Amino acid sequence: MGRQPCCDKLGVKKGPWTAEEDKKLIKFILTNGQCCWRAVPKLAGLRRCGKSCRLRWTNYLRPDLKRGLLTEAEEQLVIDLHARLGNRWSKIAARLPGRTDNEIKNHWNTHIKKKLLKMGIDPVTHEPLNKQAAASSQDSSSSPAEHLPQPGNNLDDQVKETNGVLLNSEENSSSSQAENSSGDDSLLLESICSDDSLLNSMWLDETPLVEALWDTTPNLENTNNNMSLLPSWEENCAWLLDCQDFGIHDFGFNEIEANALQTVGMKEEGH
DNA sequence: AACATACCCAACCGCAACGCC
DNA sequence: GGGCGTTGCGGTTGGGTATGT
Repeated sequence: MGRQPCCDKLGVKKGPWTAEEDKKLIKFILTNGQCCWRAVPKLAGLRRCGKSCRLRWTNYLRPDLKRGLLTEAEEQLVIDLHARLGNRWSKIAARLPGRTDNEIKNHWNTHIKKKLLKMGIDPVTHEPLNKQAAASSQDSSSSPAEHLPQPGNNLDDQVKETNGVLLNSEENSSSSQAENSSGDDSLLLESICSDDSLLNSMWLDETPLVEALWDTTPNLENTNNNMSLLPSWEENCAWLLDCQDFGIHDFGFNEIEANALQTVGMKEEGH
């Protein structure tokens, strides 16, 4: 019944990655590109399953990842996107350059969920809790999933309502901007939320919002960060694949490699 | 200082989707 | 069209760290 787990082989290591393993993986990906994850551990000399390698790379080692907590604007964007997309973390992450689905999922479960509950908003339906209680007393058969906005199902109304709740919330009106939240981020969020075509494209899976983000605000972080000059990973994952044809150093990726390896180094020092 | 509890997040698991033959 | 292998995704867990008593 079902497929065999990929990690059931003897000798396959599990648990936290060591700096040495990180280095091996980074070096392998940067020289060979992302190909057939199943073969990566063998070729890279790692005693890990391919799945674990992929996860480690996409969630932690990728050179284009942002670090640190989500900014206020990013958080607001996540809330807004969640109201429309539900728990589709990968889709949400695709709209936030440098953020992973895992990171967003974790942040949602540990921070945003509580924040919304504190604000009296149901984190699942994005409806005010008291309103929902009243509604559920009228119709006890409706499930939370049914409250989620669906494409073509009065989306406009739900979007307006959701925005109303979120943008006029106590949290937003009374609290000042977080220290690390830039005005650019706020403008970005505003433009995204007010741009119907962008929102529609999310449902239709057309042009990723990431592209728009990178186009309109090419640098959400400080301008000294070289990585901000890179295209988004989802958009241009081929840049690494191309490396194997031309050699990564031809593209000046020494900096990237150094950056990635520096990440490992920082981790080594920190732990 | 020692212990308990809460919190955070990296990593794992299992299923679904996809692509190839 | 069905079988099989690979990758992607979302839910969950467990260990480390921070905070409270």
